[in-house]
Amino acid sequence: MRLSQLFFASLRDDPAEAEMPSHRLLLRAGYVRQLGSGIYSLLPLGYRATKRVEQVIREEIDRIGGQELLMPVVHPAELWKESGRYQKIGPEMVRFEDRGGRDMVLAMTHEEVVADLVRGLVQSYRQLPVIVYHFQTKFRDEPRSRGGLIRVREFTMKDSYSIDVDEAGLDRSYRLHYEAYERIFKRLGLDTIAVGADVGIMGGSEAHEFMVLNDYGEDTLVLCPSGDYAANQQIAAVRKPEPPKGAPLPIEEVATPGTTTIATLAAFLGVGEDRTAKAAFFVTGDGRLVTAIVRGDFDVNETKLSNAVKAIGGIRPAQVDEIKAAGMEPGYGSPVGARNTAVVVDDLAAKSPNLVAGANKVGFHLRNVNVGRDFKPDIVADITNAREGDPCPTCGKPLELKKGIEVGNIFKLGTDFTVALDAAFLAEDGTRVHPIMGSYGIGLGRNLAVIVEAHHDDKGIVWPAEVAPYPAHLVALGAAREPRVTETAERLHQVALDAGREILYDDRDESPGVKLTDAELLGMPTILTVSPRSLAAGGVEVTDRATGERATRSIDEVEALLRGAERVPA
RNA sequence: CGGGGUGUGGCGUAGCCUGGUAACGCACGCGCUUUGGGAGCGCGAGAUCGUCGGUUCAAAUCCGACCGCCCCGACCA
Repeated sequence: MRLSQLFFASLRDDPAEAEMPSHRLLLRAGYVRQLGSGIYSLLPLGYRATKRVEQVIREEIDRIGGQELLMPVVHPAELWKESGRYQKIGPEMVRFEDRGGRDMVLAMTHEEVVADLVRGLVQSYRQLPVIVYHFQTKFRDEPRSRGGLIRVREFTMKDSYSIDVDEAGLDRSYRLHYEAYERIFKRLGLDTIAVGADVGIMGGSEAHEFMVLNDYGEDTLVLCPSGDYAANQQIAAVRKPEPPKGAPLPIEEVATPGTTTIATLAAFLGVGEDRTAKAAFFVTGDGRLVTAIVRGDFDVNETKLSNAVKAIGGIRPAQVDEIKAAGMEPGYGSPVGARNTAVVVDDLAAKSPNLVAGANKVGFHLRNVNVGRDFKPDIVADITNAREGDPCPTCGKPLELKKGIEVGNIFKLGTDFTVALDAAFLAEDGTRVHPIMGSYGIGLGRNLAVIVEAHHDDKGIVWPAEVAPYPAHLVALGAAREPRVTETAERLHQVALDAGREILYDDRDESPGVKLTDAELLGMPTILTVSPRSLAAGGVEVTDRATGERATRSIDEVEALLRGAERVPA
């Protein structure tokens, strides 16, 4: 590909809106352009790189028996009403009517369509198991996109789906995907950590997320340094400290002016934060007020809390008037004397005697509050966040918290979708059985960005050979002084074309500085420089983009490499 | 949705406070020179100053509303 003809432009200055290195570099090097918030065009270079990512995924999913197909982006809303998600999912799903007034949606994912296909196609256990997958556009109207391609609203995802006759089959499909993902991310040059994860709106019984550590990450990972525990903080369980012993003492009210936070309260009373009870208030999607009680030295984990109360449509922080309506006082709140609220108490707080809790009166707290005696919890469950340094649930070593970006996930879905759509087959014994599904996603654009996050330097992108849009970047310098430069460069370009290994050829009439800087910015694994100097030295200068190592090779050698090797070694 | 910021040629910005009809660098076109690290000189094209409304003799500049984009939070498969 001649750079003079390529539909792209490199930018000398960093675009003002880009903060993450991947965002900055992909814009500057002309791989992507933004169309709107969370909506991007892939330019030819970006599209080529994306297709290479896609091909790696395709090969590995094919290898575990996946069959590629293509499902639509526009779905009849009926299907989503059948599964119940039409009601369950909020405004992140785009809904509209077609000209006939029929409700339609834009696909956020494709479980419904797969279940519908199974309903029509699978009649017998003999047809299973099956793994199908596709690369297709998803639209999720995120409340806030960010970080360039990291979190967008429209994106292409590889999503595969397993359909099995029983749990053992699902376990096998799940493991196959787990292993395929490990191979995929390794080939993409990504160091991933598989962490246990929340199942979210997908339902189901088990899920893992493949995470790449990154300071811009949106997820917090709870990791044991010895490697025997890794979980998303949303679900991470830790060994909690032993509650102090002590017989319940009589409850008493104390004046605690101006102590609306645990820190100020503990300081005012001269007690540890672990002797206090923290109340946090939430409202479920179906309108229930939930009062969460944790010990003052812990924070509420909203995912765990939402799961504990089986909230429909998740939970959100409650408004002040909603809290007051239940007879509680924000800043001085506790369930003592409260009404019309579900009370969820963390298991540790439930076992800790004589806590300081709010008196539901501005400026007052209660000493010696005891869960069970002074108020009745509706639910006792683990609803706290793992903290840095908490003991590993497996080995007891101090846990670390790190930020990560999710590059892929795998879910055991179970039979929720096949039951909801009544997709069933006849088993060997003649009974009608609903198959068990799994769902497995990888976002292409996000992976592209994360690869750049992991593979760049101060000069630009450094593509791993497996995903580089072109294997080499040919630069012709000083052509005006030496006609053999152009002749040689043209011939090398043609040799590569003829071999079906097209390279990027900078045939522009630009200064050496511009060409060399662009070559480094664009990030092809190998830079081939042809110039009067290189010809005098015996041929072509071959530079390894990653290491910076240079060597002069004869023209014949370089031609041979272009014909054969995917990557021309320095 | 809450908080903060921002919007001036393709990109990065100045000008706004103190109103007088748009500037600089890069990029772009043409010519000459130059050619191993973002070249030089000359000529040139390119902007409804986010939108609408208001104040004023006069608005990029002051006021209001709205919109877009970015960051933090909420949210998130």
